[in-house]
Amino acid sequence: MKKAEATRMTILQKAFELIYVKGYQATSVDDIIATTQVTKGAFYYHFKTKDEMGIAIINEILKPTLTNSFIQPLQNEQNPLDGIYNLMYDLLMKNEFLKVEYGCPASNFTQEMTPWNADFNKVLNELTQQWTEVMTATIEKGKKNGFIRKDVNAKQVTMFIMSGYWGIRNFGKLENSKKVYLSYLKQLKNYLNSLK
Amino acid sequence: MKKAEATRMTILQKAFELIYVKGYQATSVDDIIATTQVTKGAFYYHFKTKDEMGIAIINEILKPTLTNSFIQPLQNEQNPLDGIYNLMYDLLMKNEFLKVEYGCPASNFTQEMTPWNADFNKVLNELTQQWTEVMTATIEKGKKNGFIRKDVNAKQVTMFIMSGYWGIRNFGKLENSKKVYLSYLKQLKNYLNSLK
DNA sequence: TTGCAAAAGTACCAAACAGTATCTTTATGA
DNA sequence: TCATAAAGATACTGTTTGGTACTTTTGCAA
Repeated sequence: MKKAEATRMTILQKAFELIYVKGYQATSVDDIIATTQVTKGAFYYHFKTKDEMGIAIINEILKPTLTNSFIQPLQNEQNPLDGIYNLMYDLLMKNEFLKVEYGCPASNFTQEMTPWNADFNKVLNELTQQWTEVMTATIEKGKKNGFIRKDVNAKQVTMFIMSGYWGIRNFGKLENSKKVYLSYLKQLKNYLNSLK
Repeated sequence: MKKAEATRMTILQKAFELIYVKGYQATSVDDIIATTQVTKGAFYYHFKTKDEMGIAIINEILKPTLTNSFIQPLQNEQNPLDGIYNLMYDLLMKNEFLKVEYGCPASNFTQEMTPWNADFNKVLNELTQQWTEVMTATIEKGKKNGFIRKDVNAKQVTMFIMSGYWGIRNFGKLENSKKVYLSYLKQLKNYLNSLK
């Protein structure tokens, strides 16, 4: 039961990489088995359909990864405004798992799958929910600790920041340059300061 | 020479609608000719390839439409901050051409095509450039007229606002509700006020 | 009216697609 | 060690894909 689990993870890992680069629909099962060196029999032993694998990627690759890169950094810092800024800075400028030319995996999945696939919509919603809740909680904590004005609406601010993040990731794809990230970060800092 | 131009436009119009809903790659040429009632011979008489049609959609449908909905409203208003806010409000809440569940066509195209298709990248860049330049110019004018602080970086602000717009369009797809738009608009107003 | 190119219609192709049927190998628990 | 189920390999299927070859109809200038 050890090797089987390994091949399953290989499929998810490699398939994720292909999908991150080319998109879900443009990545065929044949592509995946070609780059993983896993045969079709093995693939369809582990996953009933391509979509089941897609859902598994979100649940087993994206969710844990996001938990590490998004949620933990936020919970560590005491000043939530610094925490949010540093998180964004690290995500955009330092993270080597995410490439500027390929955007944000969660955002890509959302844009591609959401309007016509209810299963994907559901898990992507859970994924986003997770992130939203933690950032909202961070802001609320900041209000109590005096770092943020009391009249600030935490949910609204969270949506605003996350939107900017998804959007600038898309602009990064278009320009294929991290320059646009710097513009976003500068203005994010201004915006965050206005919440003090 | 009149009827031919009409069928060409029918193809572009209907194909755009399909692509806006399903995405470019998920929309097949057979889909397009089925819904347009145009035969394959006619389709490939007007367009050498599917991609040539895709580029034509951006140039002949998206560009003129965006010129009307984005650029003109900005140039009319005298206070640029009001102009930008009203523009965003109209785009998100009133525009009946854009549907919350399908996001922003330009953003969708960018996310889907940009990393691996240089031709699409080029025209999408031009499209975005057009919008960026006008908004930047609006802000610069606002600085001269005293509506906006002199130390504000117009390009940065433009990128920040556009990112938020693209991002919130994506969140709208995910939640399938205009509620998230209201959060964005509220915080956009706060942000814009911080530029005074 | 007729000649001829523009425009549209029809039938087909090879490649790629997701998925299946069937067989063989590998691992593991009794 | 050996029976059995888990895991993987191979070859195939029916369908859809973008595109082509060829034919037919339409519109317009002379």
